Amino acid sequence: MTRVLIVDDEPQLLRALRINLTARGYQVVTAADGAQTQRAAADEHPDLVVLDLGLPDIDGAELIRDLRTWTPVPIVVLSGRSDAIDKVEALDAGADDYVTKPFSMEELVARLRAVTRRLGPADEPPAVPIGAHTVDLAARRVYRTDDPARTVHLTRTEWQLLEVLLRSPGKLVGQRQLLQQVWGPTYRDETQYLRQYLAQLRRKLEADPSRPVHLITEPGMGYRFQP
Amino acid sequence: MTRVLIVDDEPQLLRALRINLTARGYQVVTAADGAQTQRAAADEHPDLVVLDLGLPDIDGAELIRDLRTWTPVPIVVLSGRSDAIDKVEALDAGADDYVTKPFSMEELVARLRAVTRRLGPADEPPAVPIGAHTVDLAARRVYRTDDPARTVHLTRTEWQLLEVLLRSPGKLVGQRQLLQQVWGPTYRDETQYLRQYLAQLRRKLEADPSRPVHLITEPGMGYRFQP
DNA sequence: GCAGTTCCTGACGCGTTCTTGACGCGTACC
DNA sequence: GGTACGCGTCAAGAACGCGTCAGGAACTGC
Repeated sequence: MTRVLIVDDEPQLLRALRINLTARGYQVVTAADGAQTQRAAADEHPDLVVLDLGLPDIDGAELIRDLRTWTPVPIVVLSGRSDAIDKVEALDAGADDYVTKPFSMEELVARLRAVTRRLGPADEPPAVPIGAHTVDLAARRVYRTDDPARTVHLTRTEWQLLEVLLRSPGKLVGQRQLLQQVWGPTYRDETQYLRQYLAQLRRKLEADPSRPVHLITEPGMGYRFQP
Repeated sequence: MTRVLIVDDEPQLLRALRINLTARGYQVVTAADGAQTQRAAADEHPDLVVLDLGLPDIDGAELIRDLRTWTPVPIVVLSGRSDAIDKVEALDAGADDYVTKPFSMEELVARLRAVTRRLGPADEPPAVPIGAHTVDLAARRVYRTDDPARTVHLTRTEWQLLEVLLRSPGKLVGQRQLLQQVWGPTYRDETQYLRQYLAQLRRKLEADPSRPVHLITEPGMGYRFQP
């Protein structure tokens, strides 16, 4: 099921979108301003963002650029303004489509289908082995590979952190990106959180936590999950 | 350069689009009906198709569906009809965007940039070979070309320096530019940093560090990455 | 309201990385 | 042939970032 994040500061339009998209089989989460959007985009990892411009706390194009620094999620903009300059700014900031109000709901969902179609099989690895354990992202479960009955418990923060790393196997994930996606946009410089929780993940997953082979530190840059 | 196939049966609009897109750096090929479109899409391998609905020989949605059976090339539809039903049909047939006439040229090219951006990263050179090693900029990883399991570790400063050089393959990069981009505006004259770190990069990447063939010094000017 | 867990925050030691200085060599220019 | 400049190399101290521990705050379920 496609999970869509709807961002709008008008409650009635938010309500109308929620009802219509839910009826069409989308799973809906909502946000009403820029801060909530950042938060929700990080916490809920939506497959799609529907963004109404004209939020109270931040410029729309600014918000799009900010999101684009750390997530490639498709963004469809809703706006009452039909000037070419507004469209160009939003699209060049990183939006994938721009729909002007008033719009037909049929057209909107057709455009949502069009932008999500490109992502195609966005399937994620169902179970990743790390050392003696296996991480099942979908089931939110970690168990010993040799004895699936024995599980390891991870806290919410540990899960979020691990998930971001596992989504880019072998690739370096920057400190700011990790902090942004796990703790939110206001924690981008709190690198001690990363040290803290990476150490915990290593204690729970690595065979020798003091000599990690899967959760690698790249000093000054970030961390890397090595399959 | 992006190669775009423009499909339109009105010569004047075709001409206007050709002029405008050529001026913006696109390479333009054209077609005037469905049959020409099929052939041109096959022969010219466009990166992008701009398709005007209302062709003489075939229904637009039909043509899109036909193209989609064998090519994933992005398709942006132009149309005089603004009914939701038309948009839905074209988008669901496989179009990536739908622009109604009259439209601003600025908006059109912004939308072209948006749809090509999605495909862009696919054909970017993610891995650059240097001697016996391969540099993967996206993953921030250097490994031996013959044995990807064996990696070479680069520090943050080394990465920043190497990245600047690799972004301009074959071109000379001035000392000041390097210092500026890696260490910041206040270090423009600290050329000993360059000597220091270039030597380290050569030790880690070049087969014979004392006789570099990829990281070349241009005395008095700067350095050059030779692929 | 209570107990247990989870999260936040500060401090400290250690290893790596960065910075800085000095020296020899080759080349270009005088 | 001499000299000055720029480059490569080596070596050292300084600075930074990381892992770790520990205590208190906030949250959760009962």
